Amino acid sequence: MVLNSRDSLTCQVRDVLDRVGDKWTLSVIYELRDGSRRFTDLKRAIDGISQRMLTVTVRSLERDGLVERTVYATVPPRVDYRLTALGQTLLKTAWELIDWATLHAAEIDEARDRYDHRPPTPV
Amino acid sequence: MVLNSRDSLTCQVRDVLDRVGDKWTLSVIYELRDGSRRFTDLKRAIDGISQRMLTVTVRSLERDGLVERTVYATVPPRVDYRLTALGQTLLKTAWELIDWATLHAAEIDEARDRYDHRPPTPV
DNA sequence: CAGTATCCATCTGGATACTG
DNA sequence: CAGTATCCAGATGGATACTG
Repeated sequence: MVLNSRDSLTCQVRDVLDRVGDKWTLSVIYELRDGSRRFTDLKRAIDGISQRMLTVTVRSLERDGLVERTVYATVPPRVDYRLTALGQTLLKTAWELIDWATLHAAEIDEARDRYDHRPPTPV
Repeated sequence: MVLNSRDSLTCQVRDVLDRVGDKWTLSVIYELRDGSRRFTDLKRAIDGISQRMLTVTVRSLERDGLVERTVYATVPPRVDYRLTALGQTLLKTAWELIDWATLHAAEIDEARDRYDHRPPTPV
């Protein structure tokens, strides 16, 4: 999405939507819904995520103030992540969109089938 | 976002979020908020979009049943796009997220500034 | 355990030229 | 006017190896 003045939207909105739209952000936020979790715990919970991408994703979320990172000076090291109050409001809002997607997934699939089975050039 | 059984989400949700998260979809849907518009009209309204990406975006939206495309057999050709009922519900839902982004943009900016100006390794 | 560093394949999308 | 076709640069993210 691009945001110009005629859209009555700002560039910052583009930033936020890029974040929410990326491959792993919502999964991470979702997994933190009930409280804090450790790095490896998150990695196990999110199917298919690489160590690199989990690091990249939680760092971005931390930078944006959506997730708080707590390091314990133990051996072996322990790092906990949890949602900030702001992160919790994002989870709540994004969930509306996930609900929409879930509710209309079948309808969209049917539309795609119809589109893909249309005659090549009707007229 | 990746969606496995433990996430209680389906793969179809990933599809939908990929669509909403892409660069132009929400801009196009937003520009169709008040009714039908022509191809070139949309292109002018959406700052920075290329002809190719407008075509790609409206085709995908049409395929998903979110936008309806009407071709008039005139010379020069005229093609109108408008939101379907389904597309209108998506606009409404996505708008909540845009509201969130707008509301918290400043807060996120401040968090980023704090993060970027932290001492390198506090210990 | 919780990372970082590096390399690389794929995907996205921009620029440009052409057309019914 | 409303596309399509082609090419290509940059971003995204996966695999792997290494480390405090």
